[in-house]
Amino acid sequence: MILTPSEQRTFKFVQQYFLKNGYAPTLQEIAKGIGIKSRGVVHRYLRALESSNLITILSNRRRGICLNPDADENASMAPIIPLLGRIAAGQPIEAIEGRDELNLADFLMSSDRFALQVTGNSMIDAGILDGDTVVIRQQQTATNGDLVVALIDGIEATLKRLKKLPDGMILLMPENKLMEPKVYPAQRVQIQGVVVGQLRSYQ
Amino acid sequence: MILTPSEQRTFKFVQQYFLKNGYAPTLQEIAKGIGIKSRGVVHRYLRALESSNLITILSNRRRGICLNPDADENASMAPIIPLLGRIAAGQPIEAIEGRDELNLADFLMSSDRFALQVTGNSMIDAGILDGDTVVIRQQQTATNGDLVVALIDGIEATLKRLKKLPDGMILLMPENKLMEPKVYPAQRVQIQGVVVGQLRSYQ
DNA sequence: GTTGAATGTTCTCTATTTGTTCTCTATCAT
DNA sequence: ATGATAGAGAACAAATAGAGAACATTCAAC
Repeated sequence: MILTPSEQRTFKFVQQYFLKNGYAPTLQEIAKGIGIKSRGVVHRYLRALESSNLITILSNRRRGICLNPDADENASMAPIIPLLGRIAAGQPIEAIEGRDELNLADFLMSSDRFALQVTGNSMIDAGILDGDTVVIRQQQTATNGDLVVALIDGIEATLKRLKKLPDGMILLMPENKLMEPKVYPAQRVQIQGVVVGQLRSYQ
Repeated sequence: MILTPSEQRTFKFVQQYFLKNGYAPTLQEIAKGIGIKSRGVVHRYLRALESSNLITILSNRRRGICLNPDADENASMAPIIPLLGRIAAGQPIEAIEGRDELNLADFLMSSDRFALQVTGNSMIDAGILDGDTVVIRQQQTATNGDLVVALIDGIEATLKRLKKLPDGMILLMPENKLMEPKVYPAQRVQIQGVVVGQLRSYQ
């Protein structure tokens, strides 16, 4: 079952409202939130969401909408997750103007990208931990300050921050206070790509 | 069956629209997208695509176009990037047995997930930096040690590590040596979800 | 309890969009 | 010429979004 645009808007609003307030919205609030006036219409959308197993409606209960945990996978095949807002310690969650979804295709997928799993702690101060996955855009050159995948002597691979020294040497800096940067002549270092994204799974 | 150039353009547009929005385009949107004006013509192209088994048309349904799963062109639509291996300082890149691609759908996408952008440095020791995006699975309960989004007094939202104390109190710990954990009575704290993923873009 | 306003539920109705099927032209390569 | 491909656009039927009325239920204040 595929959702119509209005149904998706409705679902997104309910999710967001729930996150912000800790309870479900009324039909009138939903109507206002998605820009229509009729509670009856909202109710119709909610029933469509219920039959798609996204929510459960408690009959006649005020604010009686429950979000279903882990509904069908088929809800949407687009690599999109709703971006509900910005969270900062001690503040209410704040909506982000003009951006309400995160499209993974935009920032991760493209034919010149690939992923690498990182082991070790050499980039820990840059927030890249052991086990994280980094997304690399393939390219032979990089600018100062980029995080790069570099191949040294054609064998050793490493993930470091790049610094080109004025004398033509190349400095590869780990982001870990406990480790030392190393300097190489340019011809020993081959840039394989630069880090454009990073992801981590907590499961 | 071979596709004419216009049919290919149509198919590509539908694929991309689907990827971006999670639902199919209308004939008018397709027409505009491929640079023509007639819905009738679009319909003709769609029927050609259907008889090539690339799509399925649900009669008279608005946005009733389904992409057929097994058409191999569709493979490129899945949110997959090649996973080349494991990188460790000072080692050649090592392939990971049995895994050569990273499917974002697996760990990020499901109807009960949403994203939040993090501001502030309270989770910096957990490798979550200012500006990162975290993916949350919506749920009301969490286990000790989970990273959770918690709503305090129904207003304040915060991202912290959860610890349930034996006396029924709840401890919310920031991952930052410079900040202090706080303790709340259970009824003031409402769990909104747990962090299941994290991503960062370096662009 | 009783009451009344707010809320959920079920309808009917309407205007608009959309899908569908036509016919008609135009271009182009063989 | 003759198909094959492109496109415009008219005409009709169906689906949909939305409004709103009417009734039922809940909930909080009294």
